[in-house]
Amino acid sequence: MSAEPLPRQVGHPLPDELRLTEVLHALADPLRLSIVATLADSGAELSCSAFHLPVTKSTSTHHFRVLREAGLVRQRYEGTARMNSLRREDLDAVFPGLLASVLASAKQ
Amino acid sequence: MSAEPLPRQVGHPLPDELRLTEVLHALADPLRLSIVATLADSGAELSCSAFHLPVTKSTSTHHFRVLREAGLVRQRYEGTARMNSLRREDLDAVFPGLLASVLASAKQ
DNA sequence: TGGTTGGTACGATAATCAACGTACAACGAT
DNA sequence: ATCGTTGTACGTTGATTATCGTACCAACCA
Repeated sequence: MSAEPLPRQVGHPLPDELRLTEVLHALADPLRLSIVATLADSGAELSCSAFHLPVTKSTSTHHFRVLREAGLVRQRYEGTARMNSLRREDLDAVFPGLLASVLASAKQ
Repeated sequence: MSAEPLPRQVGHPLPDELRLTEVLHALADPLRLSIVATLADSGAELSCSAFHLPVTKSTSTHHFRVLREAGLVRQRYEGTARMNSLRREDLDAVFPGLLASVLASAKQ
């Protein structure tokens, strides 16, 4: 018997916990790279379902978790939806210029 | 900047064949990232054995092949040694700023 | 000629990973 | 209360990967 309902929340790495190889690995997947590029283009929070990814829901959950655990995206709940946003400031602070060059390279 | 064609006999991708996700995947391994960083620091050709990697020869061969097939390093034979050099110009032309930001991020 | 050096080829193994389906949970609306 | 929406948890499968050992090859040297 649980006393109180635990708030739904997930672990985000702090800026000083970001690992370059983990970030690169997260970006080294076409689907995840497209997610990051879409977030960067929109500049806003987007729900997982807003991406219309060509995979099932469970696979989508997997990819968003990889991105979150690498520190690339921030996630928070809004109703039933999970809103995703790019951690651009944190990434720019720790890995200056990295995100910009990756996004520029992905654009062509 | 000679227009000399790359030696194709060992399977080097041409500049327009470079794939961003493949490059990121090649860099998303600590050992391979250290190889690239060492090559960038030295600015010269280095034999495989010059890196003193904490893996066996066959594993070393594997990692250098991944780097070559992703287009990150150029390899040529010199006697029994295989000399490796960074394809910095090619990478900068196709993915401007990418290598620089990765190397800068890897340095700290 | 034979040994040493530097690297490759091949095969094996254990780990990781992307993808799926099913079941379920949280929330909002009916 | 039930239903639809949205996403998670769990277990599985097939592919890829990092690692190794052994055997081998090609070039140089004594």
